Amino acid sequence: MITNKVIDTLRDRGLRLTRPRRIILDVVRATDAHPTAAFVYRRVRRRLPRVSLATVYRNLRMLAAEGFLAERADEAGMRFDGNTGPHDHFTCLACRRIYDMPARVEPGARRRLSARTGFEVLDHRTEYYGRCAACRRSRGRLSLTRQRRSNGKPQGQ
Amino acid sequence: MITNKVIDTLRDRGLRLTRPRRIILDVVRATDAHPTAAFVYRRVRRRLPRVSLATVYRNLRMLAAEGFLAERADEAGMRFDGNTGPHDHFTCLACRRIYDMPARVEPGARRRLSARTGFEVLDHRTEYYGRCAACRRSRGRLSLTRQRRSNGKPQGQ
DNA sequence: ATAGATGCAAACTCTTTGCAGGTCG
DNA sequence: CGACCTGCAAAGAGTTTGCATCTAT
Repeated sequence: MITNKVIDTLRDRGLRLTRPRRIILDVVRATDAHPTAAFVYRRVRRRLPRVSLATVYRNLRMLAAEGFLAERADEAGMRFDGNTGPHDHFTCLACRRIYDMPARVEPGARRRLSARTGFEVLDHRTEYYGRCAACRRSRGRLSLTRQRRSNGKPQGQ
Repeated sequence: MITNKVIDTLRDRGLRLTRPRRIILDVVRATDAHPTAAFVYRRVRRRLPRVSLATVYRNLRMLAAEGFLAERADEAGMRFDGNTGPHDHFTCLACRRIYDMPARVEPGARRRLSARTGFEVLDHRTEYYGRCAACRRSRGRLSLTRQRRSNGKPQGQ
């Protein structure tokens, strides 16, 4: 899964592709669950039982800084995404799962916004909220109260 | 600033408009800086020196649950917004200020997405990233590294 | 060999909660 | 009066950091 591109890019910056690092990248790239650091930690430990949570955090942060992963924040903390291409997200308010959506294409949107505001628009991203197909069928209830830091039970993790 | 509507809505739920509560709502509504809880706390304390941070958190959470405020998460924590109407946000990557943007109107976008995915789309919001006019003029540098939890020095607060 | 990376534990920040006492209606 | 609310302090969760040790190149 790990391409030579990763190794080369890292080496160019004097960074190494260590075993924990490679496995962490593997884990994030192998899921579309937009995992938290804790999730990645659990998965990595299956293959490398002595890994520490600190190493997971350090590497997630570094890999994101190098552009190999995307980071995003929500009310429950940071999440990571192995899909670094342009795409949007849909968050199900019933099961809290995050789904990838094809990016909305809008030629000229950034340019128009720049013209109107004088701001330099470099990136944009759209978040959708609602209820996914599975929760619709099972009549999953929307959680109207905000997701607290601790009471979240994200499924599939 | 505080309308009777707030008082009435609260009363309908058996809630009171206490002094801390009113001032907290005032403070958030009086700024467009998308303040953190700590910012609100500092401001409220000017008018009510004995207020506690816990009270600020409890009330921000409650006022948001009742729909008087909007909440949003970013990598530095929760932020609150007195503007509850539909609008988008622009985050300046140089000064980290968050600006309001007119909401992008896209008739049929939600419907199309629903049709394609089978998801029930209830809300959506777009975040822009770039460099604001002021930072462009002053050649403010983009912070490419992610904003850490503690090292943030958001201006204007 | 040696700069960089790891594991462990402790520190830090942000946010929430338990509780005794205060307050609004 | 009685439910609601507050301040204080302490607890919790997520994330970061210092340091001795290890390891990739």
